[in-house]
Amino acid sequence: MEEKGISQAVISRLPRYFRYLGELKDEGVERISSQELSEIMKVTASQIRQDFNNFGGFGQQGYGYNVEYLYTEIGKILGLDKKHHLVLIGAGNLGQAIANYMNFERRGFLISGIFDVNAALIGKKVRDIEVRPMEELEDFIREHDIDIGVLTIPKNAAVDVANRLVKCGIKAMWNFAHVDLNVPEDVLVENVHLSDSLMKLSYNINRYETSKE
Amino acid sequence: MEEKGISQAVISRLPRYFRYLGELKDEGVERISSQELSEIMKVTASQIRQDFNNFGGFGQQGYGYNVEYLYTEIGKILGLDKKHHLVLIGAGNLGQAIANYMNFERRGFLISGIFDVNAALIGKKVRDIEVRPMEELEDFIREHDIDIGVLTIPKNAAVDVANRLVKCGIKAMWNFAHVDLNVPEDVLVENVHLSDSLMKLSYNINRYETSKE
DNA sequence: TAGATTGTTAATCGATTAACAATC
DNA sequence: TAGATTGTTAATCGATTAACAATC
Repeated sequence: MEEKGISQAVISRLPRYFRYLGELKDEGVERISSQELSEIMKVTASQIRQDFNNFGGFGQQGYGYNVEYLYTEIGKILGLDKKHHLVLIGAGNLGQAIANYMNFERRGFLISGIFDVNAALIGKKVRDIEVRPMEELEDFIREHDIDIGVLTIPKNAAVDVANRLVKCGIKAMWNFAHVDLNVPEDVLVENVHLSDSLMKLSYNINRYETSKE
Repeated sequence: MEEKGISQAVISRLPRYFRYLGELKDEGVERISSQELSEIMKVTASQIRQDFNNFGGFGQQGYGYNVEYLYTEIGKILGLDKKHHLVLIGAGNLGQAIANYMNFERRGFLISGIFDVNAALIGKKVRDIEVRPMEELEDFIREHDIDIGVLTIPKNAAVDVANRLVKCGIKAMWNFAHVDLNVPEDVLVENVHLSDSLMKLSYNINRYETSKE
């Protein structure tokens, strides 16, 4: 599996391929051509072939792609064959929504610990995981071999917690706070800025309405 | 404000500009040059000027940009000067997280109604808004001039609800379900696929680790 | 073998960056 | 006016699409 310098544009499309291939697999589809897949997914067949070829040849001329094989390989590329251990920081609604979302677990994303500043929440259980006080964060991370810190807390808190996470050596964060976290370049941050998403929708609503006039 | 054929790449950057300009404004900064802003935001000054010029000239040669004015104008472009009325479908953790997130309200996104299939939730209040049964959805939307449907429900339900929303004339959806909704082309869908985001992070963790070896 | 479809190169398109003349 | 910085054109870079030879 030779991979280097794959653009983020390609990476962003992989989970969507993975999703569609999973569905096709469940429907019992054995093989698919880039042409057929392109019709289902509404992208060009050319793009599909280019994307897959970034990672080596998964198909066979004259046949197409084997759905199950392709599904598995894309899963591997995405690292879904490995387990990831997460800590969730912020046990509010959003944090609980994520903790309760079973499918992440199925993909190897296991929540090891949940933390919150709110004393009222400490000791409470979310999906069988006890909420811990923030003071225990560093020790817990070191002891449990944590990969990913999930930040479901307000932005000021997120900046502080991100610094703490960096100090105890965390290598990846999934950030739901509406700030850009300032971290060393070897620390990965994947942002989910919900308000940005909503604003984009708002822009497009406006655009559509004014263009009709 | 002459706008046409603005690429989604540009639109995607607007909320981030808006966020930074809001912070600068709060800090009392009056003017800023594309050069200064580029250093803070870690993008090129050239891109900033190009982006703003898609919407006409907001700056002044030799001076730069007036922070407050630019902030207001970008807000208008994003449609944040107008009110939007939303219905939330799915009163689970994720739905509640969104309902409780005050800042959306500040930006003109007002939740008018909350719906759920779960009989146990009906009548319960989330942020002073009563949860209603799904049967009332269509009437409610027609009576309350709803802009946006927010789907915080599992994927099978989302497909059905999206069809119902289309039928009663909704023009925009904010979709948190892990499906691509199939809607007429004049209906806007903004997707938040959390699992896609997490998979991207997973890919990059893997990449980083294997590249070290 | 003939037909189908990939893998891959080449052409096109769009987005980003650089450069600089216009102008405050 | 001189200096600064935009608005805008031109150059570069990267991503997408088209085309086709390789090959199953």
